[in-house]
Amino acid sequence: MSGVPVPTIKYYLREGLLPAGVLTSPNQAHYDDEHLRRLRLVRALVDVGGLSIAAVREVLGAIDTRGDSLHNKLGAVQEAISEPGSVELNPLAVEDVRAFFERQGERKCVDVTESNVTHMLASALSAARSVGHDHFHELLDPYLEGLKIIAQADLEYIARRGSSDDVIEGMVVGTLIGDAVIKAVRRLAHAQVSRDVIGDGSDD
Amino acid sequence: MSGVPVPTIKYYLREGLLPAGVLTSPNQAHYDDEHLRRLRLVRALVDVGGLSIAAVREVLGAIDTRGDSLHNKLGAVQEAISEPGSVELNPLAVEDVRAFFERQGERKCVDVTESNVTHMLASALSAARSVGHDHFHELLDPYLEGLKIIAQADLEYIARRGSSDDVIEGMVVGTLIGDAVIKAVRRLAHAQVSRDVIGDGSDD
DNA sequence: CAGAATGGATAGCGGAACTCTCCGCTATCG
DNA sequence: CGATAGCGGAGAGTTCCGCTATCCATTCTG
Repeated sequence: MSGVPVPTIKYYLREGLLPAGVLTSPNQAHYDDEHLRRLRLVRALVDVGGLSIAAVREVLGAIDTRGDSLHNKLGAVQEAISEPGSVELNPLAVEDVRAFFERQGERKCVDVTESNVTHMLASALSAARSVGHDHFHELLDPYLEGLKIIAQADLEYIARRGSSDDVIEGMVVGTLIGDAVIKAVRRLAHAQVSRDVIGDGSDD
Repeated sequence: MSGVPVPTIKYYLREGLLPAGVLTSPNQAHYDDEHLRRLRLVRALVDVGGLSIAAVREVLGAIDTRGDSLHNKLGAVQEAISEPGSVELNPLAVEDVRAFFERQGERKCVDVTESNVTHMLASALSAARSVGHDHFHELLDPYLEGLKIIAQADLEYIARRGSSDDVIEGMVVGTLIGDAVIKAVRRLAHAQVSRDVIGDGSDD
């Protein structure tokens, strides 16, 4: 039904990404719509989000955990879907991040390695500096401006969902698929700019 | 000097990601700043952009190609840094993309598989539908609105660069590092929204 | 001059994500 | 009824990728 190869499903079962089916006999089990839904979620996280199997397990764990506040759950999920970034941090880049937070009136983020997200940001800015883009951090403010519009739309989209669980799942899906969509649309925008400004014709 | 292990550099040389040094004797070669710069670029593409070695080779090839218009080069580079997406396309999602293009007054994109970028977009929307997010495509317009601001900033940033080659390289670096930065900042915006709207305290 | 390092080439390693194989049993079709 | 295809479960095997390790003759370094 899902189009996923049977051995792959067996593998996911073993890895704990899917709950076991209800055994109706020693070698027959029943799987319902919830299994199918979960399987599709796993595939979406892997294919579109590029998450590792381990990260998917973490995310699912956070989704399934009960008895934590919505905000905390969202935080846990966000950490799970954010890779820290493997670049050695440049102190100047760390300072860029700190200054950015200060401009935005954030009192937090004394330590950039505290969260995967801030580490990711510092890591990206470090990489920029390592290839000679020392002023890349100046893009942070315009980026934030654009992303506020996007985050607002995300919020309204999420708010339409029903239960708290749906919100969490919607957050995960919306964030990861949103990342992919944003990536693609930004490239389209670049191509359009390239056509309009440079022209697709003769001059170089 | 780069901090990259010697055997890794040898590997990159073999893979054609770095040009050979100038031999001063049978087992001694000279590497200049250009080599170092190229090496750092490769690491940035791999670490921050998450590109495979093969994709890096493609990108470098496009950067180094001479005798093509800037616009075409940018197009080639953009294809190289955009993974097509491995999700089976949903016709409804393809239609979402088509409608989006029509709304934006684009006459192109009769075929969504024509470019990695449009394929990526259709792939992401297909994944959204497969997990029950049938209205995700409604986010395309607000996303574009936010991304226009971002693309404008990108353009101004790139325009400050000198030669045509610098523009290409700046485009690659700016796009990939920009992706990472955008991802991180969007998550920060989400966290902020989560704090403000839901509150980080007691209620669920 | 000893010892370390170099360019170049080949082979091997470790992790990740499947995929294969085997087993005994069971659903299904004609 | 019998033949055949398929299942659940578990271990082992495969493939790919990005490095590492080893080796060699030569050459730089202290």
